[in-house]
Amino acid sequence: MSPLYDAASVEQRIYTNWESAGVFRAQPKSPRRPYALVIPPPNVTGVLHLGHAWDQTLQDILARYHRLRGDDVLWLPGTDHAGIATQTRVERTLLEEEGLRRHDIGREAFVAKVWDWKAKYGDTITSQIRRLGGSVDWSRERFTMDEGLSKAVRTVFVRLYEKGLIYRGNRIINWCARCGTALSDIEVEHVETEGHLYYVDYPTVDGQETVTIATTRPETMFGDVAVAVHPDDARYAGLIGKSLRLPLAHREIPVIADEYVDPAYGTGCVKITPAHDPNDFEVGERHDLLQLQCMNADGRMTELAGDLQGLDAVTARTKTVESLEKQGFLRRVEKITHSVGHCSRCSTVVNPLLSLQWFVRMEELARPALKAAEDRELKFIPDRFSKIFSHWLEDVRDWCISRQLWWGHRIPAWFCSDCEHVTVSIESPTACEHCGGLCLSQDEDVLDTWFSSALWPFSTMGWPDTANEDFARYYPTSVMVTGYDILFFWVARMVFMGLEFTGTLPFSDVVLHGLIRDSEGRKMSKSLGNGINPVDVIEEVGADALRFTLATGTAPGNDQRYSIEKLEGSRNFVNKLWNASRFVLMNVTQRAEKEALAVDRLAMTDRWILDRLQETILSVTRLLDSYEFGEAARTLYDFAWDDFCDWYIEIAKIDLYGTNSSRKETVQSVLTTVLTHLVQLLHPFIPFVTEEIWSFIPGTSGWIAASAWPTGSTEWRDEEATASTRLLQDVIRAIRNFRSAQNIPPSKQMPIFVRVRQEHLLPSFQEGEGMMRRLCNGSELHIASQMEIPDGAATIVTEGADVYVPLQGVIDFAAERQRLAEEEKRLVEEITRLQTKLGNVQFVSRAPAQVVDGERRKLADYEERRQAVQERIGQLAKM
RNA sequence: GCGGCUGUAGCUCAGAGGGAGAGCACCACCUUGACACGGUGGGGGUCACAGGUUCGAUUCCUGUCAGCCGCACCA
Repeated sequence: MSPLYDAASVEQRIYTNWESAGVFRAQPKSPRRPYALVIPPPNVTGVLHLGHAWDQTLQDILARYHRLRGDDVLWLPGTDHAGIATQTRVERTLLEEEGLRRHDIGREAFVAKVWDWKAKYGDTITSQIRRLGGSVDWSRERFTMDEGLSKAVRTVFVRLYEKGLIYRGNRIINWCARCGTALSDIEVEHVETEGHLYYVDYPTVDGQETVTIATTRPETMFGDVAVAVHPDDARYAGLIGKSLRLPLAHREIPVIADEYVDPAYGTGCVKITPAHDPNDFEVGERHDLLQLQCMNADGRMTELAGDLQGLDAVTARTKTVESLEKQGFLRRVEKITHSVGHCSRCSTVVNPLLSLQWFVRMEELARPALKAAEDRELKFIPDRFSKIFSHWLEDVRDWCISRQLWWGHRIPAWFCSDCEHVTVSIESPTACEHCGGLCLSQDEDVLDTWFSSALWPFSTMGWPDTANEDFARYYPTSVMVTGYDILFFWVARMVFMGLEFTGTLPFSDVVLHGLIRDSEGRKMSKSLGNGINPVDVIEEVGADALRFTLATGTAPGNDQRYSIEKLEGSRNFVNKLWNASRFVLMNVTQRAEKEALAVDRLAMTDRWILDRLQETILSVTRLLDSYEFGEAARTLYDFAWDDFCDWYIEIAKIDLYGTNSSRKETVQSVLTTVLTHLVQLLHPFIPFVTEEIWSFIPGTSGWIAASAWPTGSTEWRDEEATASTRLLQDVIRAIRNFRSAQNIPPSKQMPIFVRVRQEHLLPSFQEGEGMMRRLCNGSELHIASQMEIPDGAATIVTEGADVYVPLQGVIDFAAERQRLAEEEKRLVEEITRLQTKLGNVQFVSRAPAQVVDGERRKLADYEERRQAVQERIGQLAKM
């Protein structure tokens, strides 16, 4: 074993071995309790970033923890076809490399190219998951466009259609001209943008009056079909029902009254363009207005725009404004900031567009999901996300699921050219179900990627075949771990789809974590160029260090910042553990003997470290059961570094290098026991180094990954040993502090006299003699409850004892008197505070007895100490 | 407009109804037979502000300020 742990030489070998040994394979036939989780599938042609690494780490902690707990764990991996993202990438490459657009080569050839692309880059993700140490069951890897999952998608589509929960309709959708497809509402990001409010005059037909409307998108006026005012707006009461002449377009449009209009905004007159605005669309429906489309799906003006036909929206706006101004219709222009929808994928401004699309009717599907959240059958960790979840579902609009793409699940609907009937079917129909006609053509569009992701927890397990072994055993899953940024996109949709199609929630617990930010707190993104590939980090410090950083940085639902410093801290911790293990293994050559751990053979400090271990086991177990990853990791860090390395190992050296072979054997056993349990407790967090250490520990066999989670022993609880050890630690720290303050070099030995103030503590202090001698570099140690204070000694008063360090010529008695006087002052302050508190009848009668007792003990201790200090001051005064 | 998060040491962040913690950074000392990716000791905080509840609030409640996020609307 090398003094520097070399992750690079260990990790890949271990992962390969785990995989070939089948350690991560689920065992559906096993009698053990199933524990299942499905991975949030990353984009198959993408690259994992640190956010994914965090997500994976948390899941792997749960998977490994439950495997150790004895559960039959299924952690199912896989990837998503990511419609728009993948198609866009392949399109870009096609253009760059061959100068072709997808329409040049046709649908079939293009889709074939995407599959090639997937084959080429699809294993980037899986190799990253391996490098991270993800204990997934590769034999069950899935892809959203696998045949089985595609069948699930078609089944769901057909059933929802038959139930009337999917419909095709002409509605306003969000159109991204760059992606060339419709988007759902949540794929639109609203960004505060500088813009203009144009005030335009619309004259009445009789030329008598003029109505001024305000608009931010003047180019849409070619699609105007009315101007609306509020029915109670006195200013315009006389206009309602009259006709206006639409400038530039030479059409007549009516003035109508509708409550939608806010009389206080703009002029109180709104142009109504049902084909290009969702609100106007609704007004149009209410008033039975035409839907005139002045802009096409390609983002260009239609023939309605006259001369402007064929122009894009931006140019059309400029020209429209110019014409209005030239012809005297433009009254004024006002600068405003307003929020404008942008495509969340490519940031292009999206246009509301009237379009024939497929929709999922949300109201009925949302209801049971809302109930599950309200009843807390669906639990969010942290809980505050329940409210956010419910709030969103409460007034969610119908979900536009059709996308004008080629890469994805093609919509299973066929149009008959004879009777125009739509046949919706799981299998491709050969004839129209209505008229039997043979001229069928399938809908060109594909489904929103999230439509298939929504089915992921059950489509991956064989559904709709509910008799499938995996589905029967592992569904519903146990927990979903993902980022809060896809709460609506994904979690909500899995919940309502799961409820609708399987009758149960797909998981009862949803653990939501935050986003990874860079060291300056900025979101990591491609455009900022601050994204990080976890594999690069792993090459540098190892997967364990990365995982431990991400785990300790986890606070429920909160974001975390990534920094090199944190990473180094984790690397150092891994190295510390490695070296502590080296130390133990260098000093223990044999398997730990059970007899050596018999309670009556244990010394105080042995009992102390076992008590601490037991407490750590219980805490970490409780914390992991409640998904408190960060606290669990920090608890282990503290135990390993402080208690085990800084104290126990140092104390153990006394007996390891000593002559008492029975003591030596016991200490070896304790060291081995603590180390063994420690690496098991740490294994979910840092699987590689713990597996490597495990292989060296005498008496272990098999994989640590397949071992049993420690439960410790109730016999290890020992409050007394712990209390005594703490007193000794206090004394040792006080002596070291004194040494340092007096500039006495650590190498200089010095005699130490310890007067134990309470008789009953004497045995503990006597037992701690060796420990004090070693850790304070004492030359000789005198421990008694009564003793003459040696000449020329400094006095250190600690909780259990007074310590005298006789150092003739070194101690400056004036300084010593002053130091003690300060100590007395501090003690008196404490005593006064506690006396006041304990003198308060309300406190004594109302505070819990335990608290009151604690304060009384503190007071007694301080008084004892003050007395000791005073005595010593008195003696020094006489000298 | 509605909802949420955050505000604690120089920095990054935990935490919890009973006189505040860690890591890093900083200062001093240490080649002690696991580790300098180490050890020992130290300095450093009105726990954003103001009220309230309580015997007791930094923790719970209300409000204010500051930073951030989500949702809705925006002619």
